[in-house]
Amino acid sequence: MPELPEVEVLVRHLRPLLYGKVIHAVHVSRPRVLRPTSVRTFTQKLKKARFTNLSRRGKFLLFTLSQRKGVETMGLVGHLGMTGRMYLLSKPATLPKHTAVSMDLGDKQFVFEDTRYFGRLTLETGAIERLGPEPLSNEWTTDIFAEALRNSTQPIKVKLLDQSLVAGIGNIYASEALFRSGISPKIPARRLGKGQVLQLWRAIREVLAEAIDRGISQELDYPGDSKRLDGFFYFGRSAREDLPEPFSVYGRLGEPCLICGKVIRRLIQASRSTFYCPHCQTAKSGRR
DNA sequence: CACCATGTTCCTTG
DNA sequence: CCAAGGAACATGGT
Repeated sequence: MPELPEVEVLVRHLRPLLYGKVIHAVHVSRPRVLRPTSVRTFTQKLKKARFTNLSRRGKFLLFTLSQRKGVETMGLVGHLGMTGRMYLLSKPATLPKHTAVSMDLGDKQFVFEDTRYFGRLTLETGAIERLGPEPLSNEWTTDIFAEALRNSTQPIKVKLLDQSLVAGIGNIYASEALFRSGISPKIPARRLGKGQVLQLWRAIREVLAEAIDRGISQELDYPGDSKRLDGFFYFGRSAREDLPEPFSVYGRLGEPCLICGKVIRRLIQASRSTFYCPHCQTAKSGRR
């Protein structure tokens, strides 16, 4: 589920639901997701704490809680990894097989489910500090983007996945933004011309903003247990036949390019798939 | 059995 | 010190 848009939509969904709720009990069935926090510390700190806010930074969720007695504030950091979900269930609830952590909130049960357990829910907040700027904020300018690409010999696609460069782009939206800006994923980052940097900067913002809009305008199945919605959480092709295809190139290997009709290709970069149109996305560098 | 999967972190190499 | 590449983590779908 999780790149910046998916996390943003989830945060907007959960924030009002969690606001003011008190944690009565904590159950950790997979201590690995707390890393490096211990189960004992985690449980002891969260028990009787109250949710006061929820925000997003890159692909991370940032929960704010107030301690049981007093005004002290505590940060709890969440990450969905590749397969994580977070949602509330009405009690009494049957927890899914891959529940990593659950919390008793009185009338509701908070569930962090994660099939592959790559996700996290932790009191350790260090990861947040290593993140680059938010791509949808005014802090992230074309100049900052250009400067960050200037000295890198890595292919631009690989560079976009670097969370210290700009936070929140993942494998799907990296391919989508490069397609939209007509740039080959193989070009070394420092070879991008001024015009290409500007187009890519704009494409990243558009692609992310549009995905958020899609997410908030669709009915979603957060726990993935609704027959009617077919488990549809966010993207995932063919999950819903009634919805239009959300991606131009991602996952479209062998299908025709929506612009020129040539076949979409896949290439492996840094052990991950990149999808692109060989005709629309030129390998040529622009003017610098 | 093969290959694929929305991510991050750690280790090695240069 | 840094950049870059690869493995590890873990479970499932096709």
